[in-house]
Amino acid sequence: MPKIVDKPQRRRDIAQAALALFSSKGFARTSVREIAEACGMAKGSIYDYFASKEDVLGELVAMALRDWQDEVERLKASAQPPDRLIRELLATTVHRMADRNSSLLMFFAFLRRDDPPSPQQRELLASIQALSTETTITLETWLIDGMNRRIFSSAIRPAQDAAVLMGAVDGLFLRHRQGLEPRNLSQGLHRFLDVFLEGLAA
Amino acid sequence: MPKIVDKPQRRRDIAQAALALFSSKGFARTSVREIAEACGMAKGSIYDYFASKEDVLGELVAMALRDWQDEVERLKASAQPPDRLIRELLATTVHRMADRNSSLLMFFAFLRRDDPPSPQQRELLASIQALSTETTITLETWLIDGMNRRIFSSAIRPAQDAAVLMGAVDGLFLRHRQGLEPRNLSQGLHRFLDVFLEGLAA
Amino acid sequence: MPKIVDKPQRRRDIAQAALALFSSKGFARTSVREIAEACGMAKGSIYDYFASKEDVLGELVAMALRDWQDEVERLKASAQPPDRLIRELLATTVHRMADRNSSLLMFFAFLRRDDPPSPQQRELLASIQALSTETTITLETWLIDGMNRRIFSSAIRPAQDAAVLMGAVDGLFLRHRQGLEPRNLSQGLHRFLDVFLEGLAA
Amino acid sequence: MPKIVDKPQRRRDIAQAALALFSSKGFARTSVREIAEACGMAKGSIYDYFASKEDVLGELVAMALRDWQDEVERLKASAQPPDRLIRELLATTVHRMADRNSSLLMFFAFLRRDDPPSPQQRELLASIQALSTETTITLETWLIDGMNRRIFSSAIRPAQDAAVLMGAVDGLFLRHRQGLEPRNLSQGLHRFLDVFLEGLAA
DNA sequence: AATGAATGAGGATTCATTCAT
DNA sequence: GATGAATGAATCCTCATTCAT
Repeated sequence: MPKIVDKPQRRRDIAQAALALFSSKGFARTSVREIAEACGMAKGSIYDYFASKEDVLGELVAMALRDWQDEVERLKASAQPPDRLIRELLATTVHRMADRNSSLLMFFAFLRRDDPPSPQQRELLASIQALSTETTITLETWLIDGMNRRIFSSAIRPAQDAAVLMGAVDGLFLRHRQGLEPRNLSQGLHRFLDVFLEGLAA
Repeated sequence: MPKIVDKPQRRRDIAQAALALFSSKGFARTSVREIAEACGMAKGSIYDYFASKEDVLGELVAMALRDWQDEVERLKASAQPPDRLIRELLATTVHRMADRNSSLLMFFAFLRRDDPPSPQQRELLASIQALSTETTITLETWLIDGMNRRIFSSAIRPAQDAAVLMGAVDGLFLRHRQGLEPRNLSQGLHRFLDVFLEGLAA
Repeated sequence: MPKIVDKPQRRRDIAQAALALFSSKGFARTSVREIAEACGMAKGSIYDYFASKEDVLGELVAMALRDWQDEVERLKASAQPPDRLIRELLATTVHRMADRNSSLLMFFAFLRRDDPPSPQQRELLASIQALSTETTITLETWLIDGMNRRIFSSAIRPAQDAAVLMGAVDGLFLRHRQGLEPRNLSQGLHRFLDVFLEGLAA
Repeated sequence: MPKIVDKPQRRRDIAQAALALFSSKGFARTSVREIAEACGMAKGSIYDYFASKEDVLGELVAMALRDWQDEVERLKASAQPPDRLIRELLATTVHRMADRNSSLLMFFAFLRRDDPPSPQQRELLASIQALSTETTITLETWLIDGMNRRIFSSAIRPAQDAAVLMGAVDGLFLRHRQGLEPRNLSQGLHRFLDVFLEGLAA
């Protein structure tokens, strides 16, 4: 019998190593050879775990999706007031971004946009979009809930405000990782939330 | 009698065409041949105007810098209250992003990060960073001015808040261009400003 | 202005060189590098003339088609009795095969048979088949003409006999090029024609 | 107690499966993995039975050789007139080709022609050639016998005619398997034999 | 100035073969 | 005996850049 290998784990390890490279050099400029080297394996062996370099990206998106869904489940179960939920979700999101040095918007940028797109590409795009939409809707729900509970002003615009929240988080992270302000990402996020939620309360 | 060519103008034309391609397909996946075709010139002719593909990126950054500085000069000369200045600057920034379908953060992503980086790359990165820092400092000044004029609460944190403003603008734009919320970028931005500036006022 | 090159001629030269290699080592085992070397050019330059290795095969088929059609036109214009036409066509065909060390059947063998086939592959297959069918029909016409003129027995079966003629020519050539009998291809062919046409006359 | 395995039988099974693939996709484009899958075994296990992919080809040639020799023995023992023997041998040959969808000429095509060829390759080529020569000589003998018995004209040229017979059979089969005429291989062969043997009789 | 032919390094991917289990 | 994970050489192809015209 051959060496026993935990294939799914290996996939995750490779994807993890690839993420580090993708996020520092970009998808297109990361070669499969580099990914392999980062995993201590031979170039060709990557293809025992992934059908293509793009497929590695697919795994990363899938991982992000799973993580995020777990996190939301956890929060929903925690029975906190909506403003707390929002704060926690965004804080966790930003921490994870910082840990992994990646954000969903990066994945978008990594996708080649062929004309016409391959089914693979479509599916990937759809996954990312779905995840993003889900997030926004979750935030929207919490905003509405907060409005009903008089935490937020009745003048809020849940859909737009949810998008703004997401956008700001992405933007802050992306600026931070480029070495721009805010230098302290966590502080920057909390300051943003303080001001923005205050604005929503008024 | 040699053909008379307006070299600087030609550089701008080429850079302009390149920007459209870079921003839709990414820097790495845009070939010099495509740029040349988009300008109606031959591949080799690009090299009469630019030393390399990366040099085209340099021109784009330089153009953005010039544009932005002009804009700030204009605004400073307009003698408006600081909250108006902030609103106008961010609105203009977002409009230009939308027009060109590009943002500074995108340029960062386009830069290859060799190890060690070439002087060219360093210089480019430095330009972008400088531009971003300048913007932040300008916003900071206006925020402080607004605080002094009692437009904003004395509890604001000018440096952090400036960064948040910039980050949110970038984030909203990037989300928008990926087809996510906010669908209407301008509305999204104004909603963000309404809430955030309200928060700063409180 | 760049070096002036006769592109179509270059294509033919490359195709010619490729044919020699394909026919001695097989399509799959001939690398583009080898073709380039055989033409004294760099690997990448092949792609200035052909979209892909398979496209080179396409040119070869197209060349064969043109050659063959010219030949048939010439013969048709020569107003000879049908048995002479048949002899001449097959003799010419065999000579060309020997010159080029290739036959249509070889081209078939070279085509990868993907599932599903690409449009390219379909088109190539169709071209070869069309050429083969055309040849068979031309022979058939001549056989019928010969029957009407009492050169051939009224018992001949034009369609089948045409196919047999083609098959025998292919078979003799393929055996010859593998170093089997007939060692003298021309003699072998003429002997075959003598016997077979005699059989058709009886 | 080791598993008991009929190695020679296993070799034949693998070779049989490989033949189907080789003949439909070509030797070079058939991977060892595909052969293994077609046999329901693991890739690596092929190498317990064969030294290399090329070695599988060797077994196929050996099998063809054995088959063919058996067939000739059977026919020789059957004491039929030479024209019957020729007809039967060629009909059997063609049936076997159709069954297996392969011919000796295909095997030739499968052999890589390295420069210089490996001893393995030489040996394989030699085997195929020997088999072909043997066949031709057998036919020649029968032709001479037929001439002596006044079945065939005294003007026949046994060596050349034998080669033509072999070539025609190969050619008809190869055309048929490419989907060209003759659609009905058996009929095509018999028509050929009728005409050709008639020609030899005249 | 402009062109586009030529180059060759580099990338993704495939696959025969080996070998630890 | 059997397995399939691992390897790395080799393949097709792309593309930034150079340069003769």
